Amino acid sequence: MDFIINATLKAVKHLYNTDIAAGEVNLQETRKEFEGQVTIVTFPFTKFSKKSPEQTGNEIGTLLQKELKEVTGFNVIKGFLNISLADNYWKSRLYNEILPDGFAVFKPNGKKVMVEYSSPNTNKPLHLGHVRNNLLGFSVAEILAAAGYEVVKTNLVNDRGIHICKSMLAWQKFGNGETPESSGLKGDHLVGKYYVIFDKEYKKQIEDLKADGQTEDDAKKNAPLIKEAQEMLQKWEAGDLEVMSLWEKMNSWVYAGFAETYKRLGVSFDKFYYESNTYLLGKDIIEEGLAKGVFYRKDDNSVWIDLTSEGLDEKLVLRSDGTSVYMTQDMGTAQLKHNDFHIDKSIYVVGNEQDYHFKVLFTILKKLGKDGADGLFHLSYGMVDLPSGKMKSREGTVVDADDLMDEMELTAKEQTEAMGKVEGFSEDEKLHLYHTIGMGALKYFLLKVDPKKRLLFDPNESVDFQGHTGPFIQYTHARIRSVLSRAGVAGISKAHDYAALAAEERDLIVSLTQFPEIIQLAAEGYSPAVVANYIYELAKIYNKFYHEKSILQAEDEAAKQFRLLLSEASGKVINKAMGLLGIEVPERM
RNA sequence: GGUCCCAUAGCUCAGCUGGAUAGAGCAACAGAUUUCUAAUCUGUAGGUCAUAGGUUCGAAUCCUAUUGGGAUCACCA
Repeated sequence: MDFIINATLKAVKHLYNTDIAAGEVNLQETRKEFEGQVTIVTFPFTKFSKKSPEQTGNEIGTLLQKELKEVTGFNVIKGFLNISLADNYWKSRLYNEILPDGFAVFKPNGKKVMVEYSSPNTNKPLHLGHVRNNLLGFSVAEILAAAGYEVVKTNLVNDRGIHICKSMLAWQKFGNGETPESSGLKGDHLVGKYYVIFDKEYKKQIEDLKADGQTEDDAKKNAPLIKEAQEMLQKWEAGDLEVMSLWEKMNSWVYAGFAETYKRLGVSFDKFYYESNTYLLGKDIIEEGLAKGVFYRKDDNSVWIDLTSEGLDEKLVLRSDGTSVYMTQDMGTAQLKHNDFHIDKSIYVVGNEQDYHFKVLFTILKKLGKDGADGLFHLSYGMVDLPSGKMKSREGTVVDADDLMDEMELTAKEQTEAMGKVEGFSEDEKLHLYHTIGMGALKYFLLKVDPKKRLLFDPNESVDFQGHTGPFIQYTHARIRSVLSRAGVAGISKAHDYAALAAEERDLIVSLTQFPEIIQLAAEGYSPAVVANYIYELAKIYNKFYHEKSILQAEDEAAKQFRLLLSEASGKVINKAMGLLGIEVPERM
């Protein structure tokens, strides 16, 4: 649409002898109720045209129509100049831009970006909150790659710490040697079971101590179980062989379980970092910061940074005993990532409960003048809440990721069978279809909302398969593929002789041309929701077209060929756009 | 208490850097299939964009205050 902007600049110069920047031309899609496809908002021009918005619009419109062969007409309503573009213009965009292979493919921009996501604890299985994180991270990585970035997907696994010792200790005390093999439980679920058992036993002990007259706080500190867990952590840090081997054994169970869940979710990583390797990092940065005067040391030997001038607090960056805190290791890990990959941008997909932490972390790294500090971004997403409130692993009030996927696939199966749509499918094809549809519904449900917003999930209300949903879009794709396969591979040729465009056809082309901008917009905003909402609009427009216009029984051969091409283009864009969300589209459903 | 985020139809959400009469889906109601897949399409109904001020030719969008909800402020991660 640059040619319209440029012509508008010229028109403004010619008519009103005023130079304006391209950004001052407010171009938007014309609303459905008006004639035309693009609209220029002319209110701002009245400042220098010294004329009414209507008159200004008419003058510019007249000139544009005279100068541009693509402009076939215009109308003015208040400060809105609605422009109609020639059918040939839209057809040529379909033929020359959308249908060729390079459509919506961005050239590499030479920048490298890291997306860290998932980053689970190894003491319990993944739940719905993790699912949102994983889908977001994976999709954002796909979108950035589509926008021309080189992308490195990383997973920083929190594999050490007191919470893991809790699971280990409970297993040691109450597990009787239970293994995934002996119990048939998935490894991460088995370990999570003992995390819950620990909490239950711990609470019992607290109650007992309180009955003996201790305060709640004292009881929490003095309960034998928590003391044992802390001892275990110390042994771990000291490299105690027995503890290490238990730790390795239980972690390996968890990793096997996670691998299964990741595979089913369709997410993947290029690089894993483990906190057991990174938790000691960052101490050299402390020295560096002290030397630069960014940090200061208190009398008790602890190291701090004063961020009160930035509206933040004083923050501890190293304990008085010289050990690392969360902030210390995150500084170190940021450095490590940069050394390993020389990245231009680094995205952290982490929930918004850690907004403050990342604000502080990024401020510190900037103050230290670290390379890449300007490219840090916290993709802060809202928590997933249940009607009953927040999910809590310890209390078992979570929607488990594996259970949820089971349910989605089951629902997909029931719906599909009820509609009798699996004739001629093999058993494998059926299973694959149920997976595709079930996951499509779940992924779309989670990705269509703005990442920043918190999400309410009611386990009692099943995820929809109709309307603004993944299956709706998948269905649209299946319809398209069905028509194309009926037409036959050799059935499509270019139909330059197809004359006038129907409104439904033009709307579809207009929507298709927007895809590259959508990728750009989604990449800039790190928002899969932008893509999700776009595909929905596109699918709706296609369905309308499909309903109004006969394709295989078109009025003549030219119309048929043209509509087949339009369908092919729509199918491709839907497929690619859904791919950016990590959602598969079926050939039949 | 300090700081940050959020508030749009009964429910779930769109609404891009300010632009037309605020849009979808679900739920409700009424219709469309001898014709390419009805997981579709068409229509009806549903709104004081939390409230009050301000900036502007123009505010759901920007600013201020208030109300309500959430998060965070550990020598936890």
